[in-house]
Amino acid sequence: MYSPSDFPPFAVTVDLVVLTVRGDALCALLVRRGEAPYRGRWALPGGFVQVTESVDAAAVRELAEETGVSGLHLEQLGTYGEPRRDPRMRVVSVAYLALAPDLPVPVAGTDAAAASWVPVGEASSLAFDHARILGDGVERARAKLEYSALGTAFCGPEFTVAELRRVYEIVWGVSLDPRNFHRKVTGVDGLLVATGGTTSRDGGRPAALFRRGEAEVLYPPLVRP
Amino acid sequence: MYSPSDFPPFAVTVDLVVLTVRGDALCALLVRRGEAPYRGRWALPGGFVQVTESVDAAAVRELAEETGVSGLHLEQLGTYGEPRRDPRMRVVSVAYLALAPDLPVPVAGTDAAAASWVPVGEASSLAFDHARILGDGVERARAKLEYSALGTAFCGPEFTVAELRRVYEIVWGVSLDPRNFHRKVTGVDGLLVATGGTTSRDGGRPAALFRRGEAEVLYPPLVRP
DNA sequence: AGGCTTATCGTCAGATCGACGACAAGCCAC
DNA sequence: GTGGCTTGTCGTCGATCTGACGATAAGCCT
Repeated sequence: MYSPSDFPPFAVTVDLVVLTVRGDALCALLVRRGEAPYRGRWALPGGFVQVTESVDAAAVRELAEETGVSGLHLEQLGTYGEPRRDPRMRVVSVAYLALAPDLPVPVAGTDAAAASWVPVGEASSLAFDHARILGDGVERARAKLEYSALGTAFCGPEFTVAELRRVYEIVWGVSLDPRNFHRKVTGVDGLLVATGGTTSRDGGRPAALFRRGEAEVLYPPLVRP
Repeated sequence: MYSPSDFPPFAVTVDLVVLTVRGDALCALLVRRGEAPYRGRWALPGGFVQVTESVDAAAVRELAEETGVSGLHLEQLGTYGEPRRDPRMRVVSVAYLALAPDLPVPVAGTDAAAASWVPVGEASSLAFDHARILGDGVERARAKLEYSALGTAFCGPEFTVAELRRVYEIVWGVSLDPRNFHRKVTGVDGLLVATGGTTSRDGGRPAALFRRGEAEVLYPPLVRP
């Protein structure tokens, strides 16, 4: 057992589903492939896991290499291991989900020809099985907004209740009553911390500014209509 | 890129967290290791992924080989890829969760010295990082009972409301009001289908028998107290 | 028959939810 | 500056849901 001839050779990669809210759309960070196969196609950023690093660490490293950002919340989405998902060899890929505030346009990474934010509705015909992975990531993000405080990860360090509501509306694709949303979100204890400041960057009456609180779990949850 | 010398050699395995309710305890299916390292220790069942099969298929195959059962709901739990989790070589393991009804004592599998159901509270000092994987599996199972119909997977094909309640009580480690539980569980539409039969196997007034319904998601959910 | 068990239905007060009215507080056009 | 427009925040109301718990049903055992 466990001698090199006993197990088949696998390559292990990480793929990153990095989502943000830009304009009116939920967008994913995609890179355009510079090499065959699927040359010229959009793909999720990612890369090989090194021998010396954990799989989680590889995800953090690839995220930094391809987007230049760090400190985002990263969580495992799932592992994709169909035998033919990469036509060249057997690759098992661990997918991660990250939610980011609206970042400047990403720089093209080391391996990628170009990187950019693409609305998830327009992200079709991705390389490999990345369309499925992206779909799973979007669905996971939608579900997580219900019972976790991760919606605030889409916002900047200080944000208003309306900005948070816009995140929910865009990710879920619904419209929410501003008054009920305000009541519920300010009622969850530990979710929001008032900074004392206000802003009127969206016009109308100035809105109070908040920071994320300590809460990770929303109780009671915000349920999708 | 992608030539054999470009990527480090990984072995990919699957590990199975198979849970059941036996007697008064939530139990996990464990095997006693017959080989070094961790010889004699309890470990999760599992094994290598073959080149020709998907990772999911490997989980199904290993489950059948080690427990003799099939048809269980299997879901990915997570992937564990710390560099030193196996002292001999780099192994990335994809963990799966399965919930089973109270099965006959499992036969020892092909690779295992012995297999048996062990209460999760007594499952300490497992091989590798299996204690952590088991813990994650138990926590996932507890959470899934809240909003999915998977609690019925712990029961036989026909069961009473009280048997389902006992599952919830044992998995969550709490006691639930029989009357409120009955109201809620029979109120979720599509969860239970009355077979028309009754049983008095637990003494007292005969209880109505049910089968699982079509519902996968519980709405409204059953929240932990 | 009476007592024990468990199953199932009902009641009631408090919490929660969605729909929506009302008012606050800025900006802008005139 | 005043009236209108925008957006933010607080309140109200009826419907619904929840948890605590009483009451009854329907079997078994002695």
